[in-house]
Amino acid sequence: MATSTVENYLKHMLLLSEGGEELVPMGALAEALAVVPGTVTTMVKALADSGHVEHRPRQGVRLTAEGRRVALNVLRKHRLVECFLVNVLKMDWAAVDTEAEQLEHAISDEVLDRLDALLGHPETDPHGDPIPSRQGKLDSQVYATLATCVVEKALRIVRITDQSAEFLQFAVQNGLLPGETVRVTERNLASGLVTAKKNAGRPLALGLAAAGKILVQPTR
Amino acid sequence: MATSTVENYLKHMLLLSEGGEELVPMGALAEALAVVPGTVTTMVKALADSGHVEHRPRQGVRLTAEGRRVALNVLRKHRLVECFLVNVLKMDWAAVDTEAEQLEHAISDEVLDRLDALLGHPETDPHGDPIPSRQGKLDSQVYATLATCVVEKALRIVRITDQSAEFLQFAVQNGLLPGETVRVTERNLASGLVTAKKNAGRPLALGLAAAGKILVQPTR
DNA sequence: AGATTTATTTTGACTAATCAAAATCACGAT
DNA sequence: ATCGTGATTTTGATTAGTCAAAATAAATCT
Ligand SMILES: [Mn+2]
Ligand SMILES: [Mn+2]
Ligand SMILES: [Mn+2]
Ligand SMILES: [Mn+2]
Repeated sequence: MATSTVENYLKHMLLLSEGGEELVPMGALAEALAVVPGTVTTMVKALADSGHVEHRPRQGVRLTAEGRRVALNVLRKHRLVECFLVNVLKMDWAAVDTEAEQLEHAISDEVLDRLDALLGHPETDPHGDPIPSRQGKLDSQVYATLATCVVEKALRIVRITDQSAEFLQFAVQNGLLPGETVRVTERNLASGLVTAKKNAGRPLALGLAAAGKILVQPTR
Repeated sequence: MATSTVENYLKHMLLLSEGGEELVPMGALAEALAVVPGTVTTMVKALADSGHVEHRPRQGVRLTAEGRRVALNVLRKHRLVECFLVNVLKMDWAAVDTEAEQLEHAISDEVLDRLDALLGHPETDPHGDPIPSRQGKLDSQVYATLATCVVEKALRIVRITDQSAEFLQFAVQNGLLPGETVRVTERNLASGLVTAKKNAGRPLALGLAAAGKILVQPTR
């Protein structure tokens, strides 16, 4: 069995490669895992030996098919657990990521399957993040964001791509939840300012970086 | 935070001292944790330094108030998780101990509280084991067993004190579940044989050791 | 008491995961 | 072609947890 350290390394590689095949830079992995770069080098070499990754020295690292399989299973556990915590235990949207970070390593595949059934086989977690299927299929649809979408058009929020409690709290405070409808009324690239409006609400000002974390799609 | 290794050491000390104040022999702990005795000695010394236990060299080890507090919290998590797995996820009675062994270290106190509420504040787990209260109170009532109870009297099964899948499977196969009624029809100390009968069932033969794992109380 | 058995402790070694700091490499800019 | 910068790797050390096997202490048995 992979240790939870190994599971975290593989999961973060998957997230950092955006589901694709790109090489993940060692520094980015170190940042994501909150360890120093030298630690990542050591660990990645071990993971290469065990066949979970391919290491291109001085360039980066990429998951093998086997590494990807493990990573997808962990990610599936993480996101299904988040669903359970929010939908069944009614926990705070902004707090569940931290909880799931531990639980993803503690639940068996048997429990995973039963949780999935209990929840009615959801396709996304509470933040709109897609849940990998049991067979390891991960939706990789590309969405517009409040930083890139068309202006003055009603759009449906599909996903918030920042798991930090601070950002999620900000999002929920301003009703920026998956399923809600918003409209960007103004966007100034120079000043980096985006103004969004919910149907009947007052306008809300966002920075470009923050706006880029909110994924949207055409309504209906 | 205590590592899961530390949590396991403390939990098993609690279980081996039967809730009381007795010294737990190092060998018994080693056996329970499936490590060699030398490992226990080393670990117990560290736990003494951190104030979780009192170590009497060459005699054994005992929990301090703080160690007991931690142990009770872990035990509470273990048993509430078992309730969840059986009552909500409908998992196999005999399989949940293994699952809970991991989950007990991964769930936060917040999740614990919500699980407790979801389950309706149960007092025992699916095997009849008492669940420590949030305040750290653990029921220590002493029960008779099929090896010690009066003969020819209808008794209610309250608890099965063996978490192994093999024994639990045997128990469920023969309808020896908490809540069920049985009667010991015969007991021969010399041969070590106990014969029990469920209300309308055929007689069942048990060894004394096995009979001692089934706790009973007077009906109603 | 002296010898034997058994439990416990000690010692030395190993693995997994980590950090700090020095060394190395690759790349673009002079 | 050399330089400087930033990313990566290497080196040496640390911590938690473990085992094998030798040493020691306590209890038990002549
Ligand atoms: Mn994790
Ligand atoms: Mn999520
Ligand atoms: Mn455990
Ligand atoms: Mn139990």
